[in-house]
Amino acid sequence: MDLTPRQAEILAFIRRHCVEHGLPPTRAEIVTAFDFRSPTAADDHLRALARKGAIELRPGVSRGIRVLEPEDPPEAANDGVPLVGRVAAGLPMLATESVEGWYKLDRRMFAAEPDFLLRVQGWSMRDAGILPGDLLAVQRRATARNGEIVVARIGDEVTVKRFERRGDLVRLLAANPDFAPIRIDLSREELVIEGRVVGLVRNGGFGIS
Amino acid sequence: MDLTPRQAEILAFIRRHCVEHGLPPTRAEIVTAFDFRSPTAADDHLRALARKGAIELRPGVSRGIRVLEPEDPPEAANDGVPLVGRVAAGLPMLATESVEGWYKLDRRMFAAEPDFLLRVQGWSMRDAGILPGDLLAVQRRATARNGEIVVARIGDEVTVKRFERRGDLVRLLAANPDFAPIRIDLSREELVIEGRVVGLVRNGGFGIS
DNA sequence: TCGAATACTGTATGTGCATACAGTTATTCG
DNA sequence: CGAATAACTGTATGCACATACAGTATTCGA
Repeated sequence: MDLTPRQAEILAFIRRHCVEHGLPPTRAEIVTAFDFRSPTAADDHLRALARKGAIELRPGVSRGIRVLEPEDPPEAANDGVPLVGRVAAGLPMLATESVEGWYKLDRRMFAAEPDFLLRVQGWSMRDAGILPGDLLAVQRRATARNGEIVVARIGDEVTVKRFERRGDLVRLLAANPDFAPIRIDLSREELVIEGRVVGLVRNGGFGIS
Repeated sequence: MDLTPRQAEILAFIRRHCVEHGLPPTRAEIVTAFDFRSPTAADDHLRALARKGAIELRPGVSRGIRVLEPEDPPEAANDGVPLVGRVAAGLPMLATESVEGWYKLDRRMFAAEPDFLLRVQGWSMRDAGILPGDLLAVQRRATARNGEIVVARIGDEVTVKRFERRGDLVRLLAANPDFAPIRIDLSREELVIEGRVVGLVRNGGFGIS
């Protein structure tokens, strides 16, 4: 549900108050800021905002207001790369819907500078040491060379495979005998290369709870 | 003026509280967190912190605590973590002889904060997706829990294995059927745990020249 | 035309919280 | 040694705040 203009004003005030004073406002402070005559006016707005999921209210706690979506964009500037989780069908790779977070990477750590991180799903690259849950550092590229591991899109599906091309015939090879190669005839079918894998980061699977 | 260890603890708690709950703590909440018996204990610390310029107190305002230096050091002091290559026989893990470089890591990317990176040699952990040339993010720890993947030293050799202990018998398990488990009887032999693996970074093996 | 929101006014009530006052026990320092 | 500081215990007091109850006016979709 969308916020009314007035509710958006209140929410903006709460955000501003948090930044300027380091803590959320009280009902009374909202009353003063908007020149209300009753604390209930402020309280009504808070309840409306909470009902619509914009804030969280903690009963009995002074200043117990928490803004749930801190900012519109996570920080437009380029101080990190986005982590892309499940890619929603039909959407571009970096659609905000799919971005789970932003991470700063030391680019020297990878073979080339990555543009985003992609979470691996499935076991198809198991024998290349790429396991489900791993994060792949991906560099955006529309083309690929033989032998590179690429992020490709076939129809609505995003897949990670080793790239092999002979003339017009492309083969996307899994690194797992349980998965058959995918063959694409470029003269008849379309293949979109989203990028090439330049690094891998793993943060689970080491037996740590 | 410098903070006492106790004051630093209080300050750390205030910071953590702000991040986790979105607002500063009350005196009572500090009392609960530190198991004090009197609100004055919390208040004394707040006044000391304010006097030393670490925080700002706003009289008469509930939760009127503002941390003046939001970050510890914004990014300074932390040059990153060292990359340890081949560990020279007999030398401590982090001897300068073995350090090949320093890398800055986004610590949120791993299960726990790593202290150094170690380059993997050999195929013994192949089936855990840990391949030769990979960099393991290692947290220094003298002890380990069952199931954790650890960096251990046996005599002069450093090895990475999965840790299993039953009483005095420790088994270091490879993730590759070609490698037999290493058995150590703690009552007769010594086993030094150098740390536990909390993450993995790979920068090669993707077919990029 | 009637209910359901939105957007308020006005008054109360009780507790969440900051804060003052009075001590105690170590530790440090000139 | 005596004074200052750190690190507390224990008890009070009263404003700061969240919150309930009772209305009013306006808009808007069914």
